Amino acid sequence: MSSSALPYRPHNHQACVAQALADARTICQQHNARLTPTRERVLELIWQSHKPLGAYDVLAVLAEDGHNAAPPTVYRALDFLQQYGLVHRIASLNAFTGCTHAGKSHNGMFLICRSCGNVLELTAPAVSSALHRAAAEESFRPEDVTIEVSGYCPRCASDDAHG
Amino acid sequence: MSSSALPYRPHNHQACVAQALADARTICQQHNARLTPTRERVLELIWQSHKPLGAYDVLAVLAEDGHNAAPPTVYRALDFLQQYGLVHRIASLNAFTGCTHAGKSHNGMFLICRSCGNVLELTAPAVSSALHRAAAEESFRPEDVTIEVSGYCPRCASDDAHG
DNA sequence: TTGCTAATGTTATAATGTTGCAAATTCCGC
DNA sequence: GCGGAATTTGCAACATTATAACATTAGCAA
Ligand SMILES: [Zn+2]
Ligand SMILES: [Zn+2]
Ligand SMILES: [Zn+2]
Ligand SMILES: [Zn+2]
Repeated sequence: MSSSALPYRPHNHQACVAQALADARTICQQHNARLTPTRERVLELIWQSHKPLGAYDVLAVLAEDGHNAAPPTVYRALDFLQQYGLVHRIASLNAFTGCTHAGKSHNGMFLICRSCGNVLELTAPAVSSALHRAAAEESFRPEDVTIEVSGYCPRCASDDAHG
Repeated sequence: MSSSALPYRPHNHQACVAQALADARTICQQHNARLTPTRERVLELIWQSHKPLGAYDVLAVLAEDGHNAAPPTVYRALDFLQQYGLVHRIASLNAFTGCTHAGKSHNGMFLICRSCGNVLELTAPAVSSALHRAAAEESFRPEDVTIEVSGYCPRCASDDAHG
């Protein structure tokens, strides 16, 4: 599975993307879902960017492709990809990022660097379980959990004095 | 301090609102910040609603007030109120809710009912500390944490079969 | 008063996301 | 292959959320 869990370090990102697409094809097959060309292209674009892409960013690249797409095309593709856990929407950014744990069930949490914009998705079982306990104490039944942490990544924090 | 921590039960909400406004005045005085009529009115409106209000919802009520306001007026007031911790923005809803722990430093987390729309803000130290540990393991320095849990509140979960 | 700063008004526009329906494509049983 | 159902896409218009830019006013102090 594609686990470029460290976007901080340079690496052969084309390989990440290729792996993510391969994974996506497998996952869609398993669910009898159709990873159509548009959907695959959108997933590819999102993966190619290390930073979350807005829907209209995707739209712009599709336009460069020569694909005369309108917003619904992109949003529909994104809905599909989210549905199968291939991308996540970052609510605090109105943007989308490729899931680095696609296929595995996971409780994602996002570390978003204010300086460089990179996003790291991690699975934090301790956070997740503490959160579910807290919800249970209120007799609340969670269906969907959003955890987004804005701050400074190691590289940017050391670069200079942000605080 | 205004702690209508249980929006589930009926109660004298006007008292909550009055208390929240009184607290806000105190907090602003302490910071030499001006809680102008517009800002105070926006805070009041947000508190009066048990459910998070969108900026344009606020705008609509201001219009009913006879206040001929434009979007920037509302967004500025909301920015101010956020700055002093009097309201929170719920990213997953694009809406604002009164802070039930204004003045105290707190790591909020929001339980959002999909059915009735009520929002409960809680302080969950266990979640917060687990989260900071997870971030620290990645050498990430958190500045702002968003935790929003969508699901079913006790009342709505028992009402009928959501699952 | 005068001058400075914070706050507000005003207009326009940007950015993000949705609805509704028609056309095309794909799937599937025949 | 063929025909009908279901899914997917194209397309136009629209709705919602948020900001930019600049003029004006209110608060405050020398
Ligand atoms: Zn994920
Ligand atoms: Zn960074
Ligand atoms: Zn709060
Ligand atoms: Zn409820």
